[in-house]
Amino acid sequence: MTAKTELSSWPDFSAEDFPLLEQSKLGHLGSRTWVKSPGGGQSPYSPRDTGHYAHSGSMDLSLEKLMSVSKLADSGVRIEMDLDAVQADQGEGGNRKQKRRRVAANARERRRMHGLNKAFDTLRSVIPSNNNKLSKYDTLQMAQIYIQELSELLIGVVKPEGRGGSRSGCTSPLGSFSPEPRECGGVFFPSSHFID
DNA sequence: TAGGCCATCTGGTCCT
DNA sequence: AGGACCAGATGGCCTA
Repeated sequence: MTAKTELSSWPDFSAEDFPLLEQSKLGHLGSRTWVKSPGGGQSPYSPRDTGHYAHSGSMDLSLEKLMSVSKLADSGVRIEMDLDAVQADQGEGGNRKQKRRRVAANARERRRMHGLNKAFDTLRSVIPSNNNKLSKYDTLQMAQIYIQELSELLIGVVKPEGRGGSRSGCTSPLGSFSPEPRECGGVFFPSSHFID
Protein backbone atom coordinates (compact mmCIF):
# COMPACT_ATOMS: atom_id res chain seq x y z
CA MET A 1 0.00 0.00 0.00
CA THR A 2 1.33 3.38 -0.90
CA ALA A 3 1.27 6.49 1.20
CA LYS A 4 -1.09 7.99 -1.32
CA THR A 5 -3.64 5.28 -0.89
CA GLU A 6 -3.29 5.43 2.87
CA LEU A 7 -4.00 9.12 2.88
CA SER A 8 -6.74 9.03 0.32
CA SER A 9 -9.40 8.89 3.01
CA TRP A 10 -8.24 12.11 4.63
CA PRO A 11 -10.71 14.96 4.49
CA ASP A 12 -10.07 17.89 2.20
CA PHE A 13 -8.43 20.94 3.73
CA SER A 14 -8.15 24.43 2.44
CA ALA A 15 -4.83 26.22 2.33
CA GLU A 16 -5.83 28.19 5.41
CA ASP A 17 -5.73 24.98 7.40
CA PHE A 18 -1.99 24.76 6.91
CA PRO A 19 -0.26 27.83 8.26
CA LEU A 20 3.08 26.15 7.69
CA LEU A 21 2.48 26.37 3.97
CA GLU A 22 2.31 30.10 4.37
CA GLN A 23 5.46 30.12 6.50
CA SER A 24 7.31 28.31 3.79
CA LYS A 25 6.56 31.09 1.37
CA LEU A 26 8.38 33.63 3.48
CA GLY A 27 11.76 34.68 2.31
CA HIS A 28 13.45 32.81 5.06
CA LEU A 29 16.55 32.18 3.04
CA GLY A 30 17.22 35.85 2.82
CA SER A 31 20.26 37.12 1.04
CA ARG A 32 23.13 36.49 3.38
CA THR A 33 26.65 36.42 2.19
CA TRP A 34 29.26 34.39 3.95
CA VAL A 35 32.93 34.65 3.39
CA LYS A 36 35.15 31.83 4.45
CA SER A 37 37.96 32.98 6.62
CA PRO A 38 41.22 31.12 7.07
CA GLY A 39 41.38 28.90 10.11
CA GLY A 40 37.63 28.93 10.46
CA GLY A 41 35.53 26.64 12.56
CA GLN A 42 34.08 23.26 11.88
CA SER A 43 31.81 24.39 9.10
CA PRO A 44 33.45 27.01 6.94
CA TYR A 45 30.14 28.15 5.47
CA SER A 46 27.81 27.62 8.36
CA PRO A 47 26.00 30.68 9.67
CA ARG A 48 25.94 28.86 13.00
CA ASP A 49 29.51 29.84 13.68
CA THR A 50 29.25 33.46 12.73
CA GLY A 51 32.46 34.38 14.45
CA HIS A 52 34.41 33.03 11.54
CA TYR A 53 32.67 34.99 8.82
CA ALA A 54 32.67 38.41 7.39
CA HIS A 55 30.00 40.04 5.32
CA SER A 56 30.76 40.56 1.67
CA GLY A 57 30.19 44.26 2.12
CA SER A 58 33.81 44.54 3.14
CA MET A 59 34.99 42.54 0.18
CA ASP A 60 37.60 43.60 -2.29
CA LEU A 61 36.13 44.46 -5.67
CA SER A 62 38.48 42.15 -7.49
CA LEU A 63 37.09 39.32 -5.46
CA GLU A 64 33.60 40.58 -6.04
CA LYS A 65 34.01 39.65 -9.70
CA LEU A 66 34.58 36.07 -8.79
CA MET A 67 31.56 35.68 -6.62
CA SER A 68 29.19 33.01 -7.70
CA VAL A 69 25.67 34.29 -7.84
CA SER A 70 22.74 32.00 -7.57
CA LYS A 71 19.10 32.76 -7.64
CA LEU A 72 16.74 31.19 -5.16
CA ALA A 73 13.11 31.08 -6.06
CA ASP A 74 10.96 33.70 -4.33
CA SER A 75 13.75 34.83 -2.09
CA GLY A 76 15.62 37.30 -4.19
CA VAL A 77 19.23 36.86 -5.12
CA ARG A 78 21.69 35.11 -2.88
CA ILE A 79 25.29 36.00 -3.36
CA GLU A 80 27.81 33.53 -2.18
CA MET A 81 31.49 34.15 -1.98
CA ASP A 82 33.49 31.04 -2.42
CA LEU A 83 37.23 31.22 -2.16
CA ASP A 84 37.47 27.73 -3.53
CA ALA A 85 35.87 29.05 -6.69
CA VAL A 86 38.58 31.62 -6.92
CA GLN A 87 41.18 28.91 -6.65
CA ALA A 88 39.32 26.86 -9.23
CA ASP A 89 39.43 29.79 -11.60
CA GLN A 90 43.12 30.08 -11.08
CA GLY A 91 43.67 26.39 -11.73
CA GLU A 92 45.57 24.87 -14.61
CA GLY A 93 44.19 24.11 -18.08
CA GLY A 94 41.81 21.15 -18.32
CA ASN A 95 41.26 20.87 -14.61
CA ARG A 96 39.78 24.32 -14.37
CA LYS A 97 36.37 23.53 -15.78
CA GLN A 98 36.10 20.35 -13.76
CA LYS A 99 37.06 22.18 -10.59
CA ARG A 100 34.56 24.92 -11.23
CA ARG A 101 31.82 22.38 -11.70
CA ARG A 102 32.76 20.67 -8.45
CA VAL A 103 32.77 23.94 -6.58
CA ALA A 104 29.41 24.86 -8.03
CA ALA A 105 28.04 21.47 -7.07
CA ASN A 106 29.34 21.94 -3.54
CA ALA A 107 27.59 25.28 -3.29
CA ARG A 108 24.35 23.79 -4.54
CA GLU A 109 24.66 20.96 -2.07
CA ARG A 110 25.20 23.43 0.76
CA ARG A 111 22.12 25.37 -0.25
CA ARG A 112 20.16 22.18 -0.55
CA MET A 113 21.17 21.07 2.93
CA HIS A 114 20.43 24.52 4.34
CA GLY A 115 16.95 24.25 2.86
CA LEU A 116 16.58 20.85 4.39
CA ASN A 117 17.69 22.16 7.77
CA LYS A 118 15.26 25.04 7.48
CA ALA A 119 12.53 22.52 6.93
CA PHE A 120 13.67 20.66 10.03
CA ASP A 121 13.54 23.89 12.02
CA THR A 122 10.04 24.57 10.78
CA LEU A 123 9.01 21.07 11.72
CA ARG A 124 10.58 21.43 15.18
CA SER A 125 8.70 24.65 15.73
CA VAL A 126 5.33 22.96 15.43
CA ILE A 127 6.16 19.87 17.45
CA PRO A 128 5.45 20.15 21.15
CA SER A 129 8.58 19.59 23.15
CA ASN A 130 10.39 20.93 26.14
CA ASN A 131 13.04 23.53 25.57
CA ASN A 132 15.88 21.32 24.43
CA LYS A 133 16.35 21.16 20.68
CA LEU A 134 15.35 17.87 19.12
CA SER A 135 17.86 16.14 16.92
CA LYS A 136 16.88 15.51 13.32
CA TYR A 137 16.14 11.91 14.09
CA ASP A 138 14.03 12.78 17.11
CA THR A 139 12.26 15.50 15.14
CA LEU A 140 11.14 12.97 12.57
CA GLN A 141 10.09 10.50 15.24
CA MET A 142 8.12 13.11 17.14
CA ALA A 143 6.50 14.39 13.97
CA GLN A 144 5.34 10.90 13.18
CA ILE A 145 3.82 10.54 16.62
CA TYR A 146 2.30 13.96 16.59
CA ILE A 147 0.70 13.49 13.19
CA GLN A 148 -0.60 10.12 14.21
CA GLU A 149 -2.14 11.53 17.36
CA LEU A 150 -3.70 14.44 15.53
CA SER A 151 -5.12 12.24 12.81
CA GLU A 152 -6.58 9.92 15.41
CA LEU A 153 -8.20 12.86 17.10
CA LEU A 154 -9.45 14.05 13.76
CA ILE A 155 -11.20 10.85 12.81
CA GLY A 156 -12.58 10.34 16.29
CA VAL A 157 -10.78 7.09 16.94
CA VAL A 158 -9.41 8.30 20.23
CA LYS A 159 -11.99 8.26 22.97
CA PRO A 160 -11.61 10.60 25.96
CA GLU A 161 -11.33 7.81 28.53
CA GLY A 162 -9.63 5.33 26.26
CA ARG A 163 -6.62 7.33 25.16
CA GLY A 164 -3.85 4.96 24.27
CA GLY A 165 -6.14 2.01 24.62
CA SER A 166 -5.19 0.68 21.25
CA ARG A 167 -1.51 1.02 22.09
CA SER A 168 -1.14 -0.48 25.48
CA GLY A 169 1.48 1.31 27.50
CA CYS A 170 1.62 4.24 25.14
CA THR A 171 0.72 7.73 26.23
CA SER A 172 0.17 11.00 24.50
CA PRO A 173 3.19 12.68 22.94
CA LEU A 174 1.82 15.94 24.20
CA GLY A 175 3.34 15.30 27.59
CA SER A 176 6.99 15.56 28.53
CA PHE A 177 9.67 14.73 26.03
CA SER A 178 13.13 13.30 25.93
CA PRO A 179 15.00 11.37 23.28
CA GLU A 180 15.76 7.66 23.33
CA PRO A 181 13.38 5.87 21.06
CA ARG A 182 11.40 2.82 22.00
CA GLU A 183 9.05 0.69 20.04
CA CYS A 184 5.35 0.76 20.68
CA GLY A 185 2.61 -0.69 18.53
CA GLY A 186 4.96 -1.27 15.66
CA VAL A 187 6.02 2.35 15.63
CA PHE A 188 9.34 3.56 16.96
CA PHE A 189 8.73 6.34 19.48
CA PRO A 190 11.16 8.48 21.39
CA SER A 191 11.16 7.44 25.03
CA SER A 192 9.51 10.72 25.91
CA HIS A 193 6.38 9.22 24.49
CA PHE A 194 6.15 6.97 27.49
CA ILE A 195 5.45 7.54 31.11
CA ASP A 196 7.39 5.20 33.30
C1' DT B 1 38.00 11.43 26.45
C1' DA B 2 34.34 8.93 23.93
C1' DG B 3 30.21 9.32 21.66
C1' DG B 4 26.52 11.95 19.50
C1' DC B 5 25.32 15.33 16.35
C1' DC B 6 26.17 18.20 12.71
C1' DA B 7 28.07 20.66 8.31
C1' DT B 8 30.58 20.07 4.42
C1' DC B 9 32.92 17.73 0.63
C1' DT B 10 32.80 14.33 -2.77
C1' DG B 11 31.65 10.98 -6.29
C1' DG B 12 27.95 8.40 -8.16
C1' DT B 13 23.34 8.07 -10.17
C1' DC B 14 19.16 9.69 -12.11
C1' DC B 15 16.45 13.09 -14.41
C1' DT B 16 15.37 17.07 -17.44
C1' DA C 1 25.36 19.25 -19.91
C1' DG C 2 23.85 20.52 -15.73
C1' DG C 3 21.05 20.13 -11.61
C1' DA C 4 18.98 17.34 -7.82
C1' DC C 5 19.49 13.80 -4.78
C1' DC C 6 21.95 10.45 -2.10
C1' DA C 7 25.30 8.16 0.86
C1' DG C 8 29.99 7.72 2.62
C1' DA C 9 33.94 10.11 4.54
C1' DT C 10 35.87 13.63 7.31
C1' DG C 11 36.45 16.73 10.91
C1' DG C 12 34.66 20.16 14.48
C1' DC C 13 31.80 21.14 18.54
C1' DC C 14 29.49 19.79 22.67
C1' DT C 15 28.32 17.10 26.66
C1' DA C 16 28.35 13.35 30.03
